[in-house]
Amino acid sequence: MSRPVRKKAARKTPAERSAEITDAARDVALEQGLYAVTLRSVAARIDVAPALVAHYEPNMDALIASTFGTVVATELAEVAALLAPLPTPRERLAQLLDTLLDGTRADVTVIWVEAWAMGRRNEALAQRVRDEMDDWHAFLLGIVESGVAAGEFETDDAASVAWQLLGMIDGLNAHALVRWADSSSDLGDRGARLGQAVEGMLGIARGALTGP
Amino acid sequence: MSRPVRKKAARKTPAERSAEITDAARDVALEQGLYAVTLRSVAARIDVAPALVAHYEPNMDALIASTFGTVVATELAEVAALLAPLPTPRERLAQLLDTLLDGTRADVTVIWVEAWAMGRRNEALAQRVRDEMDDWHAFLLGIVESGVAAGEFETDDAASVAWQLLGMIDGLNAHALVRWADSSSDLGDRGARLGQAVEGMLGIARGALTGP
DNA sequence: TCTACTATTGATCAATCGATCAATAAGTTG
DNA sequence: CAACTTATTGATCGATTGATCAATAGTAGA
Repeated sequence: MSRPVRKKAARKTPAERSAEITDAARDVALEQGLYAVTLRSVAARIDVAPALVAHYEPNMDALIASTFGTVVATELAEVAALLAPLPTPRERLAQLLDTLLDGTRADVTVIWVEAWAMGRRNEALAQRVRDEMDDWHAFLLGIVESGVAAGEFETDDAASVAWQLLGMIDGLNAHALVRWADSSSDLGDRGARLGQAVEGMLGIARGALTGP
Repeated sequence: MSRPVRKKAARKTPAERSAEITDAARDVALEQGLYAVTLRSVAARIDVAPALVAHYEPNMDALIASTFGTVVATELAEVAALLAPLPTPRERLAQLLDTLLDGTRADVTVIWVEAWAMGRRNEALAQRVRDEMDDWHAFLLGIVESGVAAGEFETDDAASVAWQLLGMIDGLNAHALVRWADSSSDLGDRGARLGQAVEGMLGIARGALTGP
């Protein structure tokens, strides 16, 4: 005979409560994926009535879209911060591949994959996905172009190369999502192997990226 | 006042009806994705009561898993048949990249992406996904190894290269899913650009794959 | 202290989903 | 033609989902 333990949620500032809901949605997404971000799951996580979440958000499609956006934007900011101190484009690129393919961010990968699927039925989300992809592309493009300018890389179409890089990274991560426990896919070696492909794309000598 | 037009479905052989259901599920998946494969959508497509579909399938998770399997296995068979007549591994690889990246199979790409996401909540599907990935990997591995044997390719880890190839293809296709109307991603050029990366991975001279 | 505002809730709806089961009717067999 | 098998159905259940709305109860300002 256990009744719901919640009596009544403490009254908070709209700004506070809104942030709380946003954070809860992000946590649910990171832990269980975008499909688990529901009116009730978000409400339960902050011990509040489902109607309150609905009160603060225009609709669930919007909350899911914004949740995707903040998670992915945060990821990009983290990676950018990680690469910033590195002196050369070559080192930044090597570090980028390393950190994105080490399996540490599987929770974010799930969100990407789910977003590609969900985007077909959630236009707000689809738009956010395109926006975040553009941001990531711009980031990669910056690295590639600075490398070309420094004479480290060689390509006649940096923008296209940047898209290819992004596609490779996402594809390999999506695969790892399903086969993470598989030794034959050689998780530890993914970065190095992709490095060889990238060396090919950028006209770098073999090992220049994966080596020291 | 339009009542349902269906009076009573013609009685059919279990084998016939079962095949009909299987086909309907496949069609729904190709047209609207795996998430649209529901008891009712499949039943409606062949003008039959939802309970009949439930009668023929153990449960929807199983039907979705087997639907994924047949769609993807068919795709592999088609591609294999397309490459079979080509004389050299280099030509087969070039053709493979070409046909898989020309945007013709977006419907199958949707199914792949949805399967990666759904697999986390549908163990039967997850197993099928791994199986089909293994089949694709084996297929690519065959091409790579024959190329190495013929002296056209050069690598010390063909299995790993095959996984990388698969990951790249899937990632680029997933991206195209969201940005199909985008000219900046240069759909037509995807194959050629990936070709350069692959040339790098396999130690082929630039242009040997993308050229004539 | 009293009043106005509004954050919060419970109740409730309509959709959609997978699943079960007794009843019906179409064939098949003897 | 009668008896039997079984393909097919309608009805229905329980879960989930997003969403709405009148009622309630903190809180700030007059």
